[in-house]
Amino acid sequence: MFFEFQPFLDGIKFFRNFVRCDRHTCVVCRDKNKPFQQQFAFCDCLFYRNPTFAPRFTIHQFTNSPIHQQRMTEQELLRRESLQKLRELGIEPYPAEMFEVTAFAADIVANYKEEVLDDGTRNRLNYREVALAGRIMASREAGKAMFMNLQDSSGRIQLYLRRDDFANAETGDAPMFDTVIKKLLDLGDYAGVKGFAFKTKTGEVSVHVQDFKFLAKSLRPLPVVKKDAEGHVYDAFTDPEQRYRMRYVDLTVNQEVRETFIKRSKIIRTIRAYLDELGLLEVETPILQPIHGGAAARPFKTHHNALDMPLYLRIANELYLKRLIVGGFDGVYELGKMFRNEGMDRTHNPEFSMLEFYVAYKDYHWLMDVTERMLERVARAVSADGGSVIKAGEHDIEFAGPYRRLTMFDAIQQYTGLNVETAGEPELRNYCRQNGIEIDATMGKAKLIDEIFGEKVEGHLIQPTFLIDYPVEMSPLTKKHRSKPGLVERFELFVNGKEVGNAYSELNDPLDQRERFEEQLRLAARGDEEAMAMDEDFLRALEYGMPPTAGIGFGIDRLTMLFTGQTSIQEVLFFPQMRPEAGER
RNA sequence: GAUCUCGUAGCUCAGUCGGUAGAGCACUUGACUUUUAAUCAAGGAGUCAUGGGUUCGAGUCCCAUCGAGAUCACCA
Repeated sequence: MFFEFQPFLDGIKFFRNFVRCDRHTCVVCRDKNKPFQQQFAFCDCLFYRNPTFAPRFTIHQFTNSPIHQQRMTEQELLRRESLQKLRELGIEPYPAEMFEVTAFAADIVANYKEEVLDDGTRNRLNYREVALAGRIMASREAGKAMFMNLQDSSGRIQLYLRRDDFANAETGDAPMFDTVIKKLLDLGDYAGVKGFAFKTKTGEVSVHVQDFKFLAKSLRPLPVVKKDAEGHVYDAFTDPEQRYRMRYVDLTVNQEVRETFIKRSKIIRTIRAYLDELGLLEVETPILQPIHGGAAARPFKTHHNALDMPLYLRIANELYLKRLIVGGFDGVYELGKMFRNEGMDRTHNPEFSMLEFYVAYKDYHWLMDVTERMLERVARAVSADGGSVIKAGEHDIEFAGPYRRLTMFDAIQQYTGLNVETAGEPELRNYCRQNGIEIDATMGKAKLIDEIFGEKVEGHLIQPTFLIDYPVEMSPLTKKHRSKPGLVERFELFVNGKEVGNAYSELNDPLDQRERFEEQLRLAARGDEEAMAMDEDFLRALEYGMPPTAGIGFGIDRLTMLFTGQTSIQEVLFFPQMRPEAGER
């Protein structure tokens, strides 16, 4: 016999392994000598503790289905119990009707006013009738009174409840207070409360609750993060894996995480407003593309069944936006997701957000001016004081223009003393070898320059810096420099040692563009998986004629990291890509 | 992809030389009608990531796997 009935009837405590079957809460007594499938569960739903509810046993044979193997903790079981008990008492834990909210926690805390009258009583001047809704995040019982913290989207406010307010005038019974609120309410439950604002003896603005309503029961315990008077945080929910996998918990419990994402939204809104003011048209272009172009990266590949053809998730939208310029729009922009099938790390997520905009009859100098104005505006929108300075680690970064403009060759000269313009390839190779920069035989002069730059210069560019005039080999879509042979009219913007934007005067010479594509094809033939594919339709568009155009792309996620002081891209994406959890595969 | 570090209660973490699994908060029961990291008393809660191995005995040592983080590589 591997289980006995009597201890089960006496109480749950004899059993340690709880599982959930598809319909009920179960208790299973496991016999480790038998295979899992042969172990049995008792299933009587939620009232095994209450003697008035005769256990309704069903004995289930286990299957291996994952749902059978989901074990519940004691606290989860108790919450299911209180859910069931609420229903028994005629209280719906998940009501359907609206709860009309008339006030927010932060507003009451900030704006509540009262006056002290001559006789010492207090006269409440506002918030005399409020209804607010949110999660109950803390609760402190003090005899026949109770304090809670309610958290809504604006912040937290203390609630004060008195047994007297819920007592029956004749009988003195207060089941709503004694049983429902005191026993069946759990931390994390959503509640709607009605009452009035007041100040407690200790001066905290609170809501005296006269009416309490369950809006949604929470069946899992939230991490309880506490803060003391000095601001020390206890038991913070910090494990990055859990925070990213369960962002809803992270957002509930960690207020500063919410702030980061509110800032992200503000950054995007500010950019959009600025570009709209410039008169650009916001557009949407295909995410599913038959030819992935516009950048050097490996794509995600998928398949369209009806057309029976491969499609790629876009790695860039550049070629489509230029087609729109060909079509006669003076300026277009798109804010959207790009997808690159590459490694993941602190600054790379497989899907990420880009802003690209293209404006006809402009060049890259104009783009630099626009960039300065746009970023200054974003900085002022997100900084605490409305100023243009943003703190990034130990650096104060000034976003008000003009930014330093430095040619790539000058930058390298300045930080290494190397004159790459006059230096030959062997000299550059020597330099790399002496400075521990990894190179291989296939690298041409342009690639070597890029390596030296990345290794020796990039990290020094803390204040916003436009790095201009790149070698032509690295930029297959960029117009040749108006006066410097071998270079293109391109800049990248570096801030805090990282690239945040990439821009150029667009190549609009269709014959030159065809040659550049052909060069890319040669790279692809040599095994370069990131080389661009020939896009005949794009060339056809250019042949119809594209006006001189300036175009720029910004990594919105990295921009957000910069403006929110985050060092990991995962902190600025609600749901960063993760490997599947155990059991999800 | 490589290397290092980590995975113990719902959360944050201890766990000595290999010898019965620990704390605070959370939870349960009780007391308290202005508390606030509420307090006081008592109690319960664990597949020590997973699977193997060594051993009389493994949270601890070894191997593999899974997941996470950091560094590097890759990456316009």
